[in-house]
Amino acid sequence: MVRWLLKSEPQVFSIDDLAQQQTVLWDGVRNYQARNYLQQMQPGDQAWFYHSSTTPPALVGVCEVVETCIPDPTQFDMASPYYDPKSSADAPRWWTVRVRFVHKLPKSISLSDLRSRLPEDFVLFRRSRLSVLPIPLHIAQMLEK
DNA sequence: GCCAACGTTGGC
DNA sequence: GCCAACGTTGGC
Repeated sequence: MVRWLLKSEPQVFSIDDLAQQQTVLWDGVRNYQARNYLQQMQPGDQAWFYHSSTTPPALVGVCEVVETCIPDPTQFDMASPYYDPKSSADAPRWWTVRVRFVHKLPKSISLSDLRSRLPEDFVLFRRSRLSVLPIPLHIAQMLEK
């Protein structure tokens, strides 16, 4: 089964917010490659939750994809910063998923820890701006040890 | 706050 | 289709 990594700035939405809300729509993604990964997700897939733009940036928890192929409602909402005038209800441009909190890591794994434990070609290091990314199984297994 | 990386936009 | 300008991300 594929594993994913979802980034969020904790000052905007943190793992504790997810723990409190339990289930959230992962809306607001406006990058085509990230969108394509969201479209590939399947119910039951696990995703690591990553805190970005904080000190230290770190993997902090695990969540689970519970619902897929959802048109991101914010693209139709003129009041939303994620409103996209080029999208329409007939042809939504942005799709997303719903995720459920699974658990916080007993000890978060900082980016520097990740750098020391994982191959330097791991996609998080190479494509640092991508907010949704796949984690190859062999990498996931290294993290689970 | 700085800046490198890099995605997007728009003129041509 | 190219590419310069510009905006955003995110680590430091």
